[in-house]
Amino acid sequence: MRIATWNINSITARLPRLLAWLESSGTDVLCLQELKCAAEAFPTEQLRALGYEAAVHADGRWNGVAVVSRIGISEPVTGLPGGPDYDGLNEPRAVSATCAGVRVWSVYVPNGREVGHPHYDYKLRWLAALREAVRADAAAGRPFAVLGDFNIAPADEDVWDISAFEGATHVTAAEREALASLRGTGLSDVRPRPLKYDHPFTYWDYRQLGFPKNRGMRIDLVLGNAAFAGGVKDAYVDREERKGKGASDHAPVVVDLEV
DNA sequence: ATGTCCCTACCATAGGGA
Repeated sequence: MRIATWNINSITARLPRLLAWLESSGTDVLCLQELKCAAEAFPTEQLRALGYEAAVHADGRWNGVAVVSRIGISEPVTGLPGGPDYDGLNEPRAVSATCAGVRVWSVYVPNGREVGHPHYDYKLRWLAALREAVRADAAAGRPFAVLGDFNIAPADEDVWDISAFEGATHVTAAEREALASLRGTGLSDVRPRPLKYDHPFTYWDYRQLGFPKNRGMRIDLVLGNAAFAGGVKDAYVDREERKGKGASDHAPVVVDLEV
């Protein structure tokens, strides 16, 4: 079974690439983030034509997540149970489903913007709610993983130059502790291999030639419980998908699972 | 070059977010 996660940065702008990539990569289950579309604008028919169905949580201009599967979708849960609001809104940042016996959450963790910004506090509270929401599934015997854009680099080597992140979000102790606390429910970081260079970065800023200079970050993660992690045969970042015109600023992380 | 791209508001460009 091939499972992947990809922050697609607008499913509308990326649709031709998405459909081509699903076919070329042979992905069975894809967790998507940053759909940036209304629920009714989700390309259900185009995906169905390729044999995929989807659990979608989207409400317009920002955020939006989905689980897309060609091996079945059951037990969908829309939204993060107990998740905090921001500016009075409960944003579409989490959706889960069970696909052929494997349970997955697709998550888009709040960015945080700046340390001390209300969005940063929101990010930490959102992660605490995620930890509680996954606790039972993480401890269970069936394969389970949380996949998505965590907007946190787990370690200093997960950014291109830690000195460039002085005082910035994504690398603070509090964010990393929130991530460690989430792993503490029984999840381990399935580290993908890079297809080029030394670090499995998953995101490169569009600005200032980030991708050509390999100024990347590993912020898209796969956290699996023992049954999931024990079945991983391979994992890699498909940096080819970050190339060329019309690419997302994130590359897919692909996991091959034997269950 | 503040070396980009996406969305929306509104119909050409500005603003917000990442």
